[in-house]
Amino acid sequence: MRSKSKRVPEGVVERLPLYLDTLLALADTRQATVSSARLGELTGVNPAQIRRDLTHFGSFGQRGVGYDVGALTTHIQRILGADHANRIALVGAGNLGTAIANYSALDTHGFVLSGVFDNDPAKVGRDLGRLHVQHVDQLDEFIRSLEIAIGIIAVPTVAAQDVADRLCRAGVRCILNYTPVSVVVPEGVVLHNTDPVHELLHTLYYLSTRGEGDLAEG
Amino acid sequence: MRSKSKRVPEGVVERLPLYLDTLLALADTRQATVSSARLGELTGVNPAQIRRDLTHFGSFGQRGVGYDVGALTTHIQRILGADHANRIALVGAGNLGTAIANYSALDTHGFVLSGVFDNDPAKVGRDLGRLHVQHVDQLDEFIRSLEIAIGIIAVPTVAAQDVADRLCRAGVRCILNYTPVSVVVPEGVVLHNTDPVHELLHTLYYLSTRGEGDLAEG
DNA sequence: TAGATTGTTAATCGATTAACAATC
DNA sequence: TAGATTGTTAATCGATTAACAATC
Repeated sequence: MRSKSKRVPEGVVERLPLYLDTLLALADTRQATVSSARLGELTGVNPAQIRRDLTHFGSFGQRGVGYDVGALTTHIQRILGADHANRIALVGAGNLGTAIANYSALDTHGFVLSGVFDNDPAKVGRDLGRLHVQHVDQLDEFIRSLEIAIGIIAVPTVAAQDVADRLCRAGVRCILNYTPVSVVVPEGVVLHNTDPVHELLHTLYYLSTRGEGDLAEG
Repeated sequence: MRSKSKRVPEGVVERLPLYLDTLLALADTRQATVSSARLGELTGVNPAQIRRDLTHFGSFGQRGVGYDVGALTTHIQRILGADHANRIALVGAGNLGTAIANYSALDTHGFVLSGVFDNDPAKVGRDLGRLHVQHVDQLDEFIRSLEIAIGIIAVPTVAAQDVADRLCRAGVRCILNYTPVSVVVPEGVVLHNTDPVHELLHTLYYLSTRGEGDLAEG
């Protein structure tokens, strides 16, 4: 997937989804090509950095012309692994889980919510979008049989580590954790924690010290 | 608030909430002091970096002893602006809004959810925790009269920019945006976007390329 | 005093940006 | 050909880490 194998900096990988969304928006407006300068305007990223970032994976542009919007879109999707369906198992069918299940932006990037699980008998069997909520005891078999690689944790804090363990044991390789506790996962499993409170505390700092205005983040 | 005014790097500010949570956990276990080495173990941050980070704001430790857990906790809370109540207005009383409203971790850091708003007549007037859902037309007056500085956007994507405009007009200085569109805010308003899809795409990369295992994030 | 650990300086490392030759 | 814009090298900038003198 990577033409030049070097180990790509974290920052580069964080910017790729931003480029991707911008390219998709450009395609909507029927732009055939885009320069790094224009892409820089739209994303707020320095044009030189955009070109440098892409260099990590190959050369996708044409000197004097720019980048083909469609082609670059495809390339970035391939780099990220978003060029094919990625099935997701969601654990937790409460308010947060329901919000995630109804999140239409998932589809546009090839993510397919394939199963929703809960341990609450009152929730098991209920409909959530086009899915039925299954009991969490069926999680292991479900993940194995469908070879699901991505799990999302949207359960109460106390259950987070148990769910993480189950997901990892079943063979999931990537976990998004929406509880405020940082769960422990075995080596090789990619973990991403999202904690609203950390985000609030972080922005709070800039509020009190009048740091230089905007900080826009993904 | 800052002893040495230099302009504190983004990374430092991002780590402060991590230190804070770790210190609070240490206080629970009745640890009176902690060394940068121990704090490094617990947070996964290099001890030298922890000491360097704190230097930006003053010197809080004692050579040969370490840091007083309680005192350092207070200092970091003061630095972040979490040493006093911070009132929040939440817009959107759907599943996501309800999940946020029920999020107990908010309280432990001094955040006070003061108002919940929606434009759906079916939701207005209903109870959400200890609050009543108010109509979004009352948002402006509410924010002004209570001098609320923080707004959270948890509405459908199409309404995001409108809500952001209302919040900014009413005088909010910090916005957490949970929709996948990046809203535009005037200079001086701190904006933080949280998009599950970007986070998924980002982690997806490490999944397909077998980047070196864990990446643990706040 | 001896041991521990900070605060800080200096060294290293990496990431961002500027500049420009290659080339469409 | 002239103008534009890439890919890439070199320069700058900033952040991380190591080392150590200060000092509890």
